Amino acid sequence: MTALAQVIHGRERRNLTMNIFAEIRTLITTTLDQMVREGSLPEGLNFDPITAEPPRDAAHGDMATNAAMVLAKPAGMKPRDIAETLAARLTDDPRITSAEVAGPGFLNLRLAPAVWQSIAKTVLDVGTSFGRGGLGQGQRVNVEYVSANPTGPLHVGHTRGAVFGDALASLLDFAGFDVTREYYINDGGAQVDVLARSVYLRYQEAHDLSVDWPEGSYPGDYLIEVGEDLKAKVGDIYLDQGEDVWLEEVRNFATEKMMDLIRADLKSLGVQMDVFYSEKSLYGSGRIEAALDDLKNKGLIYEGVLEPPKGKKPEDWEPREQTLFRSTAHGDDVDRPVMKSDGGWTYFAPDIAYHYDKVQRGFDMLIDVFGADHGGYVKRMKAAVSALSDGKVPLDIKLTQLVKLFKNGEPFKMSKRAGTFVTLRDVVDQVGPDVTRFVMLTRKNDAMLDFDFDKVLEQSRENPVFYVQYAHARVASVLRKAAEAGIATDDATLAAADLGLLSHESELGVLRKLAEWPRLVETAARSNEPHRVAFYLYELAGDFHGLWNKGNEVPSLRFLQDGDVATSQAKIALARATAIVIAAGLGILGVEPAEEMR
RNA sequence: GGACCAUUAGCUCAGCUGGAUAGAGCGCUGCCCUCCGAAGGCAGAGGCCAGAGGUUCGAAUCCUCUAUGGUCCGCCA
Repeated sequence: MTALAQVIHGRERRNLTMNIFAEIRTLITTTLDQMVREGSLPEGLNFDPITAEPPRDAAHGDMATNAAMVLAKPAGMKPRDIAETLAARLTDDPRITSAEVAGPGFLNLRLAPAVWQSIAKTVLDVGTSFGRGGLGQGQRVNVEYVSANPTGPLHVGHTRGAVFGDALASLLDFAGFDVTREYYINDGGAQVDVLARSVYLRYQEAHDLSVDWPEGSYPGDYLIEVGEDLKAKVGDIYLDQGEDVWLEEVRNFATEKMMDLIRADLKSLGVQMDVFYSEKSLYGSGRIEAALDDLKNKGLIYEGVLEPPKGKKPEDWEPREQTLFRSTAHGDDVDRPVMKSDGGWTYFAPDIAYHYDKVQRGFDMLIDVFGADHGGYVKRMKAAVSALSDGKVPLDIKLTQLVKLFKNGEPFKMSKRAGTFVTLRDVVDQVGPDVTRFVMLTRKNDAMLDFDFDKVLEQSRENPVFYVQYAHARVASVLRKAAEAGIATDDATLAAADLGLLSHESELGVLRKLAEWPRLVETAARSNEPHRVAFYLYELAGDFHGLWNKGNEVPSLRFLQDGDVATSQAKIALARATAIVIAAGLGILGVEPAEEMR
């Protein structure tokens, strides 16, 4: 097996980033090292803040470095002097055609077209692994998401969390982390008792009994079937029996049914969890006690009385001694109770135990994805993980904001009562998993998202889903046409094409965009922000469409050049490389690339 | 009373962890389809980055305060 094949098959954890910006940055720092050795720079300088980035304005060149400005002060030199020397050295490298000092001391670099042209070859060589790599270095990260209560089908809010968490997990995987996707089942609290009682009522109905629905139960239709299933399983043995007889078994039965439902919902969206972790499994196993003992040994558990929260009706407040976690020692605002006045655990206690378990499983990093309404729990969870791991395991908590539903521009109110409750399945059935996923990622996770059932299906430029898919489909169309013309277009052939023929500014523009992909993956992964991938794909598609449109006026920019196989193959190589990166990006988002638009 | 998040073009939003003259789509204005790639394309106008201080070579980005909007605030989940 060749080294390349090993890489493609994931056997080797080689760095495949091929990040041209990182490469040039390395060139800059080694050149600076050389300048230090020659005495034109003092020793002991810190090169960490030095960057090599695409400039905001393309007129400034291909890449800019702040090296001279960053080093000027510690070196006690003028930025321009450093920049001049550095510029002279850098142009010795064949990759760099010009280096100009600009502004306060920026160094603007222009790279040889061959550097950009070779990007297409690299992409064709390694396929959708282009950009995979480096950052994670195999570190283990746990991404917990959805974690909806097992009391009913997933709704729209869960959908966003599911899509976001799943895309984030894929992004981190792509960036070289060893990712575990995990769902925490809240099957230990009072809400599953309510579920069990609701199912029992449906069970009675299945026996043709009429029942009253008390306030706070779950009257949803989805439990009718569960009641009937229960009847089919146990017959009439629970009729006229007290809760003490049936509650536990009905609870287990109902919870399993709900998890089946949720698993099916997730599957319809293409979400596949690695671990479903049961809250209930923590009870009676000594794990909660063990987690709290750990905190106790660190002196972080005490009996005390909390201050009443200000601004909230103080008449409800009764000072009362409780078992508290000193979360303030790890950045929280107030200490948090872990035990209720009746001696039972608070909701927070099993959460602590669950995160303790994650820490003990040896993850290097934890991520929780919560709905924005759980924002109040961020600090206490971070405090808990910080305490439990002695500050060694970082926990990042990403909140997903509300989704506002629209239908043809009109707001669409969701109401459980009115039966206009919109489930994940409703959304997926109407617009499909691909559109659902992409649209959910067209906003930053902590920004509100408008979801219009009609607009997301529109085939127009302002619909990013379509726009990106269309770019991919256009490439597929080029390949089909090329095949008709008898031109070989397998990736190996294209990779060997004379890419020097790609010299037009629009073509180089697309190549530069492709070159940014590895860098984008890194920054997106570093900040745990998969939406950046969606925006990048939109930009890449835009550059590609721009090139395509220019072909209307400038025939020499068309991908198929009659009678000129070599040029056609070079251009097709560019198109195919674009499609590969789009496919890789869509793969992270969990969206299937389209071969044709219909 | 406090915490967290937001505030960027008329509208909806990006802005690559501090870089140069702040971007995209929509909308607006003006051009461009006899045919081979118009389910459109090209160009233009439009900004005190909520406000005020601070940090430094440099701030939409970091810190403090203020304003507005959202989420949340013992034992529920």
